[in-house]
Amino acid sequence: MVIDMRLSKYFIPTLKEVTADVQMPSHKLMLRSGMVRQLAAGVFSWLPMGHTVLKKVMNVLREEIDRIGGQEFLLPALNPIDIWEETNRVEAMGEVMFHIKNRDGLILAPTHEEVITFHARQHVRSYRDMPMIWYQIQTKFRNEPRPKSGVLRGRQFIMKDAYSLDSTWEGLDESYQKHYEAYTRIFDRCGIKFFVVGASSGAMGGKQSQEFMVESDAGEDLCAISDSGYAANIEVATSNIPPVGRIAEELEIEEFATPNAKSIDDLVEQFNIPEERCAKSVVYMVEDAPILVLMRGNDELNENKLESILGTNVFRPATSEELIQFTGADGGSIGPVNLKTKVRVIADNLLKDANGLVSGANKDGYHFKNIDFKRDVNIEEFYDLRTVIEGEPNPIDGEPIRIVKAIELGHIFKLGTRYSAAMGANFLDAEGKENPIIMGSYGIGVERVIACFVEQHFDEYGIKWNKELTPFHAHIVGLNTKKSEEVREACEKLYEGLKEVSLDSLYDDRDDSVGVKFNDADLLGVPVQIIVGSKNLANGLVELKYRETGEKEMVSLEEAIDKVKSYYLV
RNA sequence: CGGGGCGUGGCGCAGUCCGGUUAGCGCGUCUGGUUUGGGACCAGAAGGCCGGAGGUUCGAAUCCUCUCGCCCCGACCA
Repeated sequence: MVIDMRLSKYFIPTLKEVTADVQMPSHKLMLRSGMVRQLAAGVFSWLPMGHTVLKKVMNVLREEIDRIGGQEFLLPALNPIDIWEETNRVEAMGEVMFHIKNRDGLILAPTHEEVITFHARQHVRSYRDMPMIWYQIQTKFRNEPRPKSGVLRGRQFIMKDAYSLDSTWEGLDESYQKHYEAYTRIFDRCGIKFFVVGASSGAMGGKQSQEFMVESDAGEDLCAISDSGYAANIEVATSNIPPVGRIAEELEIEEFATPNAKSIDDLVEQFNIPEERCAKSVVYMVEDAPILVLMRGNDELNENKLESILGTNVFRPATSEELIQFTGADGGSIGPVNLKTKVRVIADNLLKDANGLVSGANKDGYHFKNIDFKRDVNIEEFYDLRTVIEGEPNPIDGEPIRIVKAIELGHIFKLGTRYSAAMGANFLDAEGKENPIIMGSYGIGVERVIACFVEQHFDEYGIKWNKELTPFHAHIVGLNTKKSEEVREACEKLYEGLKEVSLDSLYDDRDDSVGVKFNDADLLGVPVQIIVGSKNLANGLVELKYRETGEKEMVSLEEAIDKVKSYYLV
């Protein structure tokens, strides 16, 4: 079946302009080149050319995941809520999960660990059945509070998701490593510059995870990286800064009035207290229980770190009423000493064993000074809770950290037994003992691959596809096709000739002015343009133009086909 | 969820503050003609109950109320 790819018939609605609120270059170009159209907030249709590129990306994904032994599935987006309740993720996903309104017990799946584990439970009985890599390329549904940046964050998007099933932890390490390498090959083939960061597992749970990131101002993730090679998502990034420590003076703890101090900055300003000697209190409610978190000075609490310490993402800042109920004071005057009720207190590592600290007195308008964490409070739990700041030394070699914005393109997780244990997906090991399957989960946002590629490969005229992702191998630009039969014939010859050697070409046979055709060709960004005009044709020549470099050369029709062919062989 | 902005022929916009002929402009579309190596030109034409509902008024794209949609910023720091 051969599709007619004459532009006069093929649906590529290019646009000269897009509405003013489209900001990202890739978003603008994908709209202008007729690849996508928006249907609703966070919901996009893929038009024929965009869909062709999508298929090219999927091709690369399939080849590389097949190469590491993946077996392709197609799992349903519609899921029974039961399996999600088994893993307690209905609550963990919260508002993000779409629930079907007129059919109880069905949801739209935001990811597929549960379904995979369900089938593994059905059929995986023995350690001999593993290792296994199961994957699919399929649509996910996530009720994002705020979709943005075109196709980058949608409520419906296509994901390549893979899952590994292993009987040993070493096996998981191998499966994980295979995916790491496959992902590297995938993004290399797609011509995307990326970096890998250590990441948080978030609602996925699990042991270890890494993200494949693309640096971009439109990114929604912050990463701490250093030129020497440290790279971590800010959600888990750490830095090597010294703890607050102890000062020599051993002064008695003392209450003092701070009627106008609502924040650490106020304390620092009004009482001349060094910022690092302030212990900031933040109170969260975990279910119905309060937890007081102490941070150094104005350090920012990292909620992701808190989440992994608490083992749940179901927590929220306490309300004013709750603060008063549990601590005795409203925000601004809360501290670890003299709490009204028994409250779990955890503190950042930097505050461990520190003294000479100032913190709220749990009495509105009062603080304590000279608090000694060894003497005056009994905090047993110290954790790394802070968010790192640009310029701090990285924990590996001390090089300063840079904070960059990045788009998350892929994410690989060592899930461990979190899902298999919860759902009872067990196997018998060589000793005949029953164990939960050891799992990994690996995802790539397919549309994001395209958006990121375009973001990295465009100029003022349009997109510049690479050999791997280009929707067509050649773009035949027929000039004045209406008037010149010679041009039409030459174009047809090229079109057919390329088809014979299995190269797809887009043939612009429209009755439009040359300017329109040249501009559309540059906008669509096919790597090789074959420009056929009557003047050159009189000498038996056509012009080849390479989109990447702008380089041009005059060749015969036969040479043109050979040149295109060899261009893609390299 | 909080705050801000926008919704007017297919697309991109003006008009709205300060209500008043027939609602404009550019692009696109259709017809005819002239052009043709970088988004051509001339002539003519089609196409809009101004997001929706209600209200104020002699009269509403314009004012008021409600509602739907879309975009942007924010959503621990007590």
